[in-house]
Amino acid sequence: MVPDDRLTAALLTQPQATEHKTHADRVFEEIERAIVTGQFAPETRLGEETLAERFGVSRGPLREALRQLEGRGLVVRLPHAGVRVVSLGHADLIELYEVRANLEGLACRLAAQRISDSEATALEALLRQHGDEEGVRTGTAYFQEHGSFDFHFAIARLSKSRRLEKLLCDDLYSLTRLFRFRTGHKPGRPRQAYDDHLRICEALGRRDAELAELLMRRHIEAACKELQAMT
Amino acid sequence: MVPDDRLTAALLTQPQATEHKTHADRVFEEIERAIVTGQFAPETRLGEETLAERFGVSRGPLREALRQLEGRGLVVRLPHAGVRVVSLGHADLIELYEVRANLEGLACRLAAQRISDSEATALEALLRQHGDEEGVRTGTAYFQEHGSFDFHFAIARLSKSRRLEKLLCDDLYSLTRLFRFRTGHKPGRPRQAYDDHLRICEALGRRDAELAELLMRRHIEAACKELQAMT
DNA sequence: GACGCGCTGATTGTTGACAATAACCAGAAA
DNA sequence: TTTCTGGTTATTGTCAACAATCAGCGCGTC
Repeated sequence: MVPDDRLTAALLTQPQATEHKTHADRVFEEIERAIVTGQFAPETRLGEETLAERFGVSRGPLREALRQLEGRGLVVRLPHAGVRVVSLGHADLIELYEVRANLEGLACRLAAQRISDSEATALEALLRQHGDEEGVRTGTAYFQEHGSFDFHFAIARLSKSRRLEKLLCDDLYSLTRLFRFRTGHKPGRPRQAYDDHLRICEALGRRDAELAELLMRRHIEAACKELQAMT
Repeated sequence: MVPDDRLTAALLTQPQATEHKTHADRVFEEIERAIVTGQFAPETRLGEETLAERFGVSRGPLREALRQLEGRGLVVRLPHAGVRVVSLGHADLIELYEVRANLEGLACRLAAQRISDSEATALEALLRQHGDEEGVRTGTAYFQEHGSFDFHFAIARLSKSRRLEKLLCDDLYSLTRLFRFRTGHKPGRPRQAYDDHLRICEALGRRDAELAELLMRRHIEAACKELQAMT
């Protein structure tokens, strides 16, 4: 387990640019976390005065943070009426998954072309580790989801395309996490998803770009179809 | 020509949400335009005081606009050192085109599934109109480029996926336009690109989603390969 | 009773002044 | 000459007060 941790760490640690300094940046990250973790539920109105007091800053930097959050699609701002945490409808979620399916397919293709041996074994280790945890607590979807996100994050990074990684991690994954409870979990789904991950990892190990892309696309399209079935 | 204009107008007009009111929004749009049109060249430093005076606002709304521009990738901001117009390296451009190739492929597939008869004829008209202009001024790449962007915008809209359209138009096309001069234009390229567009339009008319996706992806990958050839 | 009107309260948008940080430059020491 | 150091200055980051806008509500009229 320990060597696994050492291996997988490199796949997940993010650069964390230049020790964020300004208040606006810090507040941005705090609100982002609060939204993604569900502390600020969708539709919640975010009053400036309240938030400013809560985070101990003035309204100036706070407004900058809100503008940045709007750019990431986590809040919607209607002029002179304040900002609210975004609320995605059914159609929006499907659109999100369609884009993800394509983009993560691309990430897989690129990753297959560029992955190193050590990275491949690290990814394998990540999956095994994740499988152990899942095995212990079958049923509790939390770790499954958590581990699943780790895997997708790793793929995004392994694509070694900064733009693609940024797009996936910053713009798409936050929203996916926010509305993960809306994607219905049929009984056998976690097991199936884990198997998908295993086969994607195998394809990457064999540097089969075309197969890896196809598997990833289908993996996400499956979740999308499940979504559509819920009407 | 006139009926063509009437037809094509619907493909290109954008909603233009709620008569932008706040100063920050207006300044955002103005700076965006200035950057995309090349008035503010890449690497140019954008001092807050100067810009504020130029656009007749205070530094407050201006900073909000800059944060928004950063979110769209048009400027880079390094804390305590100001913002500069983004400058994409060769590798960055290739990454951009890789993402575009996949995403516009998706847009084409969706468009083929959802396009109406009248929309199909309108797209055809747009291409014909564009072909006429190009025919008149063979060689001047400006109109070619301009028309080309119109076409890609239209496809993005015809995908009828709001998220995809937003992603393409807001985040990707601006950067593509900004660095269009960097993509070398081999002698026969404009003609080839126009033919590509024609064939994509045909595929859409036949509702051949798979073909339309493939053609669009190759169309953009061709530009990407040309880029890679320039080392 | 329903509709329109103006008032009031709260919230957002904006401003100019203040504090803090980092780049710049001059000068001295090695 | 090079390099380190210190102050200087321009620029960014932050704040609190002011102006503008919108939502809700009571009143009067039809």
